[in-house]
Amino acid sequence: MSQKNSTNEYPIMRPSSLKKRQRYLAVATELFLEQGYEGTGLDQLIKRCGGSKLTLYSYFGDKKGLLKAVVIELTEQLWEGLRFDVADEKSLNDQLMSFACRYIELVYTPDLLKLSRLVMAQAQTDPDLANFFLERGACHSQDVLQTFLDEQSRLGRLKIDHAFLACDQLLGALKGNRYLEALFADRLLNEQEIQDYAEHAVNAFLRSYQCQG
Amino acid sequence: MSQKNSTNEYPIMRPSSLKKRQRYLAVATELFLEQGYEGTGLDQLIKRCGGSKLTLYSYFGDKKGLLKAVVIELTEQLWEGLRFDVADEKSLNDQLMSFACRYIELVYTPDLLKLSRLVMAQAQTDPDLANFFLERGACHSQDVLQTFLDEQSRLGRLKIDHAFLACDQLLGALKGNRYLEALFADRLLNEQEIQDYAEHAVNAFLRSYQCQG
DNA sequence: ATGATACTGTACGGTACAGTATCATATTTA
DNA sequence: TAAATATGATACTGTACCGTACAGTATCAT
Repeated sequence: MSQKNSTNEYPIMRPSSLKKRQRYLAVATELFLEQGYEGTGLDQLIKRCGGSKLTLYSYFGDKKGLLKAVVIELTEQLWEGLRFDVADEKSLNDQLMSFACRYIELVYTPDLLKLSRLVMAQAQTDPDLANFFLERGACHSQDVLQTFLDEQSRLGRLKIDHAFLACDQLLGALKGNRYLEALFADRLLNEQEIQDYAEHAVNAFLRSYQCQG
Repeated sequence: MSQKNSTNEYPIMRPSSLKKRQRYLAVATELFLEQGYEGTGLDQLIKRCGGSKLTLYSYFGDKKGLLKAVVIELTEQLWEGLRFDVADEKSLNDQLMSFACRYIELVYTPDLLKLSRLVMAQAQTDPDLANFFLERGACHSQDVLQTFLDEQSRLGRLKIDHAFLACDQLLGALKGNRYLEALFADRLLNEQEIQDYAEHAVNAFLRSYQCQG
C-alpha cells in the first residue's frame, strides 16, 4: 500500500523506481493504443515490460489507474504545442494559417486518433476521464482560438457577430467531415491535404469576417 | 446450424420466428447502446429478452453477428431521412437551411452518438463494420450534399472552386467543434442551438459561394 | 554490516462470459 | 396422427483475466 497515486503527482520515489514507472507507462501506452483497454491483459503487459504485477499495482492502484495515467500523460504531451505566438509580427492570415495547419496536423495524428477511440470507448463507464480529455483537447483549442480572435476584433481587424459560434465552426471546418473517416478508419491526410484544408477554411473565414478587404 | 445469416438477408422464416428475431434485435440494440459491446453479456440479454441462447445463436451465428445486425439495422434506420427534395420550389437558402437543420439534428441524436461510440470501440478489431458505418453515414451525407451543390452550380446559383472541400468543410462546420463534446460526453444541442448552428454556417457558406448578392 | 524497504516470479482464487450440449416441450408439416 | 423441426430452460465447458498472497532477492539508508 505504498503509493496509491494513479495521477501524475509523484511522491518521493527512488530514481530507479521512477524509471521503472516510466517504462510501465510507455508499454501500457503502446498496448492500450494498439489493442484497446479491454483487449490488453495485464499479464501480457508484464510479459513485455518486465517487472512484476505487484509493482505495477503499487504504482497505479489498479488497471483503471494505469489507464488514467496513460491518458493524462499522452494528452498533455500531444496538446502542448498548440498556441498562437503573441509576439508574432506575421499578418493575420499567416497567423491563422499557421494555427490551422498545426491544428489539423494535431487532430489527425495517429496516436491522438487512437487515444480518442480509447477514451471514447470508456466514456460511458468513466465519464471523468472523458471530461478531462475534452477539457485538455477540444475545449482548450477552442479557448486558444477564441482568445486570439477576440484580440483581433479588439484591434479592429475582424468583425464577428457570434465569436463562440465562429470559433466552433472554424474548428469544425478545419477538421472537416473527413475527420470522421480518420476517427473510424484511420484515413489520414497527407501534407498537401493539410495545407489545402487549412487554406480553404481560413480563406472562407476571412472572406466572412475580415474588416477591410 | 440452420441459419448463419448475420446480415439482414433473411432466409425463409416462419412469421413467429421473424418476430422473435426482431425482439432479440431490439433488446440487443438497447443493451449495446447502453452498456457497450463488451459490457453486455448474452446471459443478461436472454434474461431480459425471453427466449433461449440456442435460438439466439441460430439466428445470428455468434455475438459479433448480433452486433453486426444491430449496427446495420440502426444505421439504415437513422440515415434514411437525409436528402434534398428535388422537386422543391424553395429558395436556395431555405433548401440549405432545411438540410442543415436535419443534418445537425441527426448527428446529435443520442442513439446515433451511442452507436458511433459502439462502432468506434470495435473499429480496431472489426474494420469492416466501421467501413460500413462510414459508408452509410459520413460518406453518404457528403454525397447527398455534393450532388445538390453541383446541381446548383450548374444552374449558375453557386460558384465553388473546390466542391469536395467546400462540402467537407460545410459538414464539419455544421457539426462544429462541439460535436466532440457530444461524442465524448453526450452534451447535446437544444432546438434553438441547432437553428443557430445551421443559420450561422449556411450564412457564412453563402457569403462565400453564392453568385449574385 | 545491518535493518528497512522495494522488487521479482510464480501461483492461485474468484469471477465473468462466450459458446455448446442436453433434454423436454411446443409448433409445423406431411 | 406421426414425423420433423423449432424453441425453451438450464447446466456445463473452457478460457481469459483481474487482483492478491507469498517467499525469496535486490537495493537503499545509516
